[in-house]
Amino acid sequence: MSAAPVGTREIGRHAVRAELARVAFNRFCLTGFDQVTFADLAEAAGVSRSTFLRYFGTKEDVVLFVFDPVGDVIADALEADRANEDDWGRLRDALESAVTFLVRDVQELVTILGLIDQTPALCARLREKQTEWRPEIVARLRETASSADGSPVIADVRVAAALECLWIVLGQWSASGGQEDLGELLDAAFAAFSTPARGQTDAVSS
Amino acid sequence: MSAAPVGTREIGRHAVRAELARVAFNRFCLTGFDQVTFADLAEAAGVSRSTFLRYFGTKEDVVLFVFDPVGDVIADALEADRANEDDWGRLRDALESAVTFLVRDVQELVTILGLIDQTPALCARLREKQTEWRPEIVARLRETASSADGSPVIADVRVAAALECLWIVLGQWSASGGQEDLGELLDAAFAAFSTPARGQTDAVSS
DNA sequence: TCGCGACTGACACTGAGTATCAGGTTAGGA
DNA sequence: TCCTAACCTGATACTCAGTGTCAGTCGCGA
Repeated sequence: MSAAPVGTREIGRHAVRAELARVAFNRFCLTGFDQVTFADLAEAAGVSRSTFLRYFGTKEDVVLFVFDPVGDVIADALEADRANEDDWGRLRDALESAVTFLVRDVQELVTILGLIDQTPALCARLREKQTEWRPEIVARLRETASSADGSPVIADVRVAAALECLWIVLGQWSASGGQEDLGELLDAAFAAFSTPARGQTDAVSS
Repeated sequence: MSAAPVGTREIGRHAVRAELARVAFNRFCLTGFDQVTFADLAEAAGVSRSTFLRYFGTKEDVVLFVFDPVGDVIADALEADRANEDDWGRLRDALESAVTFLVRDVQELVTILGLIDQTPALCARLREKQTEWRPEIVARLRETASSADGSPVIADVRVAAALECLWIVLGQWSASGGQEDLGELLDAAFAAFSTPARGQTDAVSS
């Protein structure tokens, strides 16, 4: 999914990138994202500033490149779940795939999310990525036969809402230090769409 | 709401700011946001670069400062609509207040939204503002007595989802050149939350 | 008329991000 | 084994956003 490296050159590049990110990440956590410059990072990693810049287009990418595959993960999970006919159910399961992909090392992810949370520039860039994923995901959600249940925006809205759930849930989870169960948190969040909205009993208002 | 200017000094400052933004906006539309530098803007407006920078902290703010009051507009509308007990209904109406506030000059708003849409930096910054609004709005939504319908995240999720609707709807509206009716577009978007999600008949899946 | 506070332009500075270039290294075919 | 083309690196120079400082100016009330 993340363009599996093929060829020795690509493998090397991939490894260097990971190492640079590792070193940089420690610096960020130690000093704060904004206080660290590319010059610092390059020195800490033992390469020139030019080289560092060649591996990561922006400082944000040094932290956020791990999220790059998430869009495809969600889209693929949606693809593999055509059977399910309930939009919310499919989206919830796709998000579960996404968090499963992200949670390799609990402690590391918690730290990353913490860093992102307290760095506006990182939040912004991450949301930007999220927006880039949306069209692809919407297309997959629509692929199932019957999208005749109203206006075409509905898929857009549902995907956007689901992606918001992803960050809300990850925020909660990271605030708990990675203790809480992500599946349950997803269920709790998605309840916002299935629980009647107070006072709404049978007929839906609109 | 937008800190109504009081005192001659404040009035003057406000007026200058508006004028600078007007001049800059023309430049942006003409040449593209990224191609225009602060030096260009300052020259076009007949002030020094320093002065221009003093009125707008960042280039993004030159375009986006008009959206600053939206968060409060939504929060206030929610406040004034305590009677309604349906979360989605309240949010929909609050969003209607927001678009009403934004749509003073149709042509101008369409142009701004177009500029934002094709400038990643502007999208990112706008989403950042949106995130800043959320806590306040969530607090207002929760204020009504019975928030006992499940986990506390539900309000978060609903507000986030509603705000996504806002941009989706504005995007649609601006793509139609401001022709379509914003109220109807909002209804269509919110249908994503009330229409059964395909195959979901009576019992809600979770 | 004086003085205070705010506004302005000029200047210097840091740091992100882009572009170019020369020299070294490596992969992969002959 | 050798050769070449592609690639990687570090150095350097550049543009521009954004911050900070400073001295001169202007409006306004005392």
